This record gives sequence, structure tokens and C-alpha cells, in this order.
Amino acid sequence: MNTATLSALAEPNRLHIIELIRDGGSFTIGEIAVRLNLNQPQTSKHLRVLSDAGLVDVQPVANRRIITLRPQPLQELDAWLETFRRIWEDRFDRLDDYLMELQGKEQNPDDINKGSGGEK
Amino acid sequence: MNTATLSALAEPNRLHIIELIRDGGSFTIGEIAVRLNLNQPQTSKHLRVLSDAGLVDVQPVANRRIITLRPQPLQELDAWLETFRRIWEDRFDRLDDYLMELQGKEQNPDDINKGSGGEK
DNA sequence: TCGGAATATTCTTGTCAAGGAATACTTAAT
DNA sequence: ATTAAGTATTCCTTGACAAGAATATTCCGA
Repeated sequence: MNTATLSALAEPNRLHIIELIRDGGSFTIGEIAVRLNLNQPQTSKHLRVLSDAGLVDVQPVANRRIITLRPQPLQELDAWLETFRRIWEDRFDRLDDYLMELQGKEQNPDDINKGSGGEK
Repeated sequence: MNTATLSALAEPNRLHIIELIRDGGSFTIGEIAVRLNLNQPQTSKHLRVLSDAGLVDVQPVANRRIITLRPQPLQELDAWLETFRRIWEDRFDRLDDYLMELQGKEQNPDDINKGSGGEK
């Protein structure tokens, strides 16, 4: 996974921008600033970050910028999450039980080690 | 969405930890440190962050900690992404074509013209 | 009780990101 | 050419965060 996508989304204002565009379709930088109560310069800066991360498209129209969502990074994030769904179905319920039992009983470390990787 | 989840994942080492656990099932802090070539203190610190974000479960067993994945935050992230899929199906394919055309790329003219607002 | 293994905590330092304020740039209209 | 709107950039300050190093803590076994 791309940490650029994640850190771009990790900032609350930027996350709000993404959600605003998701719901509203397309906006101008000034419109975004108004709707989210941000100053224009910080809005521009946040959009620069989002644009660098490939999360938005910026179309210059006259002296405005039309901001739209760009699906790809979010789709990649989705694909990454997909790699977890398999695990959740196969393994997790059983592993959970196993750990519960480990904690309930007094056990020695050798029994624990046989779980995943043999060592020592 | 919870920005805590996102910023926890936005750090490369922490993302690697999550992927390691996803693939390997369960690990000890020391094992994680060895596998990812991290020092023990930073591994502990990263795991504290992951634990605070609810991304991992920490089971004390003797003087070790058994680390396992905790599905919930990733499932919430997944649910958040779900809110975008609807948009992508309804709206985006059409909008994408529109933007392609704005940029001067060759597209199927029939598809473009039958869009709603042919502005140009 | 002591030693050693596994993990936690503290302190320091460098880096980087975010907001505020001021200013520069670009475009359209007149 | 001038003006005003929209946006970009710069400078500054502040706070958060991550790594490194050193030390503290907890637990087990002998």
C-alpha cells in the first residue's frame, strides 16, 4: 500500500474535503474553503497535497480550479483491504479462541511457541 | 471516518507490522522487531500506537506480548470506502470521460455528446 | 534471591507538517 | 492599463512525531 494516500487522508480537513467532493461532485477551491470554514491559502495547500497523492483532479478553468475526485488511490486502498477479508474469514475466529484459551490457563512458553514459528 | 486509524497506518513501519501480522497470524514484539529490522524500543512504541488505534490486540503472556490483528478499524475503513463505490458506479465513468475530453484526449465522440451538459 | 530475557519508558534531537499572515501571480472584465 | 476575483507562494512559528540511546520494569527459572 501507498502511505502517501494514507497520510493525505489522515489529516481531518483533507478527509473532509474528500468527503465533500464525494457528496457534492465538483467544487471550486473557494467553495471548498467556504463550506469547510477554511482559509483560502490552507485550502490551496491541502489540495496540493491531495493532488500530489493523486486523490483529486484539478482542472483549471479561467482563474478557478475545478476539483474532482480521482478514484484510483481509493480503489488501491480498497484492494489492499481486500487482502484482509480472506484472513478474517479463514483464520480469525479460530485464532481468537486460541488466544482466549492461552490467557485463561497458566501455560509455559514452549506451548506458546509451537503456535506460529518454531524457535530455540 | 476515524483519522486515528489512518494516521496509524500512514507510518511505513506500522503498515509493515500490520501486513506482517496479516500474513503471519500472531507474533511477539521481539519477533516483529527481528523480521522488520527494527529496534525493540521503536517496535514497542509503534505497537503502542497501533494498539491505541485499536488495530492490534496485545495479549500479555508471561513477559511477552502476543500481537494479533483486530479487524474492526479496518472494517470501518472498508465501510467508509463503500460510500465511494456507489458514486463510482453512478457518476464517475461518465465524469471521467468528460474530463478526458476536457484535456484534449481522443475519446468516442458519441459517448461524450450524449452526456448531460455539453459545455464546449 | 539473583540473573537474564522480553518489553516499557524517558530523554534528547532532528525533521516535517500545519496554521496564520502577508504578498505575488493569473485571468476576465472594463 | 487597471481593477478585482480567485488562487498560489513565501515566511514564520509552533507542535507532533520518529529514531537513538540509555535505563527501568516485569517475569521466569535456578
